[in-house]
Amino acid sequence: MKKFIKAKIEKSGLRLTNQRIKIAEILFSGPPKHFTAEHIKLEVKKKRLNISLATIYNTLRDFNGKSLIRQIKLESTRNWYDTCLEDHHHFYNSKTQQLIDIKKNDISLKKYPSPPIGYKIKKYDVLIEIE
Amino acid sequence: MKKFIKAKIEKSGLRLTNQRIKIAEILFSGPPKHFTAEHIKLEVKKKRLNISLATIYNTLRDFNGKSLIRQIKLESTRNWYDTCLEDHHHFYNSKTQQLIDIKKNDISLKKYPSPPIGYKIKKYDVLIEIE
DNA sequence: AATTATATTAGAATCATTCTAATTTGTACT
DNA sequence: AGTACAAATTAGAATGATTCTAATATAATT
Repeated sequence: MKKFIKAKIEKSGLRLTNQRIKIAEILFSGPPKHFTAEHIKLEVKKKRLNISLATIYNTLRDFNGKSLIRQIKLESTRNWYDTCLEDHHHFYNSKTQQLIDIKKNDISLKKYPSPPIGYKIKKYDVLIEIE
Repeated sequence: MKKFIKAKIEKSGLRLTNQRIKIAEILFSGPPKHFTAEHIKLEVKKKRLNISLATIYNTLRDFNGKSLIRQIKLESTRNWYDTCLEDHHHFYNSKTQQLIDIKKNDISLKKYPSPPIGYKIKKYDVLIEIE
């Protein structure tokens, strides 16, 4: 049980440690999540997992680096992450910091502007502010 | 000369102070700019303007609050601002933090997804990552 | 010119995050 | 299974960006 979570970590090339497994369980059990380090800290505390704050930060950085999660671009002072890697976009309420997914196919660009010479487009994110 | 700059501040409802005028001159003389507080700090220093760091931060916050400038949503730990208020988007190179404007008409959405009930769309930002 | 609300300031405080260097753990190889 | 070694974890210090504090200065109004 939860074997797919271990597999996820191993496949990424990261070592399988207890802390990473516990954090991955928080992230990948249940529905896709938008979160910050603070959310994980609280969840870790609630489950009495005794994982240090440094490890939470390290793990999120590493998971992001290996694309197990991805960062969301906001004007927040905190790093927000998303467990959902599929191509998609977000509604964003800056008052409440609430984020809501928008499916890839619910948005698409009429045309792509050409990137500056020598560069290519990696991906694009659409953030729709709501109020 | 630079009368339009004073008018801009007054129209916003903010008091016309020396520091705000000097900062506004940095921001609004010359072409549109993408910048952080750090950039303004350097410019202030170069011009020997003796404006405190707190005032730089306060002024950018206030100008943003009154929509003289706007924030750009990135995964950076710093607050980036844009002097250009027109509806437009950005190319972004996360390696170098370089930002390049994309004109409004070079991008548009095929369709707008409906916002959650009770909300309405304020604006949308497209950020295209290049590499 | 006097009043009063607002802005500026230096420096302290805060918040999120990263770093340091000591300790522990996972993995590979006998 | 035991050993070796690289990699991960940790507490706490350090950092970097930003905000706060509370004393002083300034702008706008009477």
